[in-house]
Amino acid sequence: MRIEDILKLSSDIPLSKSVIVNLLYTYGLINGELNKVLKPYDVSIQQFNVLRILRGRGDKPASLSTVQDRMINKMSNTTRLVDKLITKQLVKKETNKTNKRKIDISITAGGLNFLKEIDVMIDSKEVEMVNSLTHEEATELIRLLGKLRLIAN
Amino acid sequence: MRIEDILKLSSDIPLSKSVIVNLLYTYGLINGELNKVLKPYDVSIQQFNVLRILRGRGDKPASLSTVQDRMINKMSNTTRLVDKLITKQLVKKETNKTNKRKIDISITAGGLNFLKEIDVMIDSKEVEMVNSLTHEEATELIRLLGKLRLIAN
DNA sequence: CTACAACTGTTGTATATACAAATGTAGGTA
DNA sequence: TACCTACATTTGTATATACAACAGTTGTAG
Repeated sequence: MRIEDILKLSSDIPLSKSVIVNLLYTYGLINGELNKVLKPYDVSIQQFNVLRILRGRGDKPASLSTVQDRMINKMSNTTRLVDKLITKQLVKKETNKTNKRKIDISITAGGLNFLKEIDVMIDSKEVEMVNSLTHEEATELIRLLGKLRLIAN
Repeated sequence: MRIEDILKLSSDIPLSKSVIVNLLYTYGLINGELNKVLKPYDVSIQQFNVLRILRGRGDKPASLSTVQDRMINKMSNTTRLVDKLITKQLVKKETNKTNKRKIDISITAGGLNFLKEIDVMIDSKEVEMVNSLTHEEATELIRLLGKLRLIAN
């Protein structure tokens, strides 16, 4: 269904606005679906994202700024986000030995187990959501989003 | 640049995950750009969106649920959002004459002037952001996002 | 070796998002 | 009429986002 009809916009909005509105609206739906998957586990998408980043580092701990760099949505408060994960004992932190400004953040064994469980759910939800696209369409969508990012920076 | 490189993900993530991550990340950039445009005017994207919806109704006031239906990002707190706009005197509300459960929300003259000023800035930002795509690519992107929405519901 | 600027993270404040519970109103039915 | 259910909005609580101000640490230029 056209976004113009969903949101009851006038039918002759500029193409550029249509692209933007389509993107924002579709994001909302996808984000909502991912949230629904995570809800039962009591983690937000951002918390889940941080856990995956930390797992990806293996034994090497990450500083706060490293985590932030790799987050899908750059948020201004990785401090508080990490603190929530620490409360849940999924993550631990200590000040870096050689640079006291930095902190070493790493995932706990509990965090790894937790992730292993959720990962499957998220992966299958992602497959399900993208299923309406053919392989070629998915590849093309990725290309077009990449092109769109060129000027958005 | 590939999202896998930007976020330093492993290079062999499933296509479905790549689509989702591309979408989420690109959203973040676009959203950030729009925010930057609105910042000097001290309105959020959501507040701006509500103003546009109300203007689109002409003289016909909208109920809270009508506004919510037409918002790009369905948020759970249109009440508080509208209240902020009322504080700024850009919007006014009164209880509906024939159904006391409903409220009639409408944009003020001040709100209209305010919108007129900002609209130009947003429109040109949108054009600028989509400029990296050809007309055909933009159209295709819209089509693909529409297809993606099919299962996301 | 001191002073300063840059770096890294924390804290504060305001708004937005998500969801559930509460409040008040309307309309239908026994 | 009394009651019940659905409806429309409000309120409460927790988390996320955005951004600015603050604080401690480090490296380096003079």
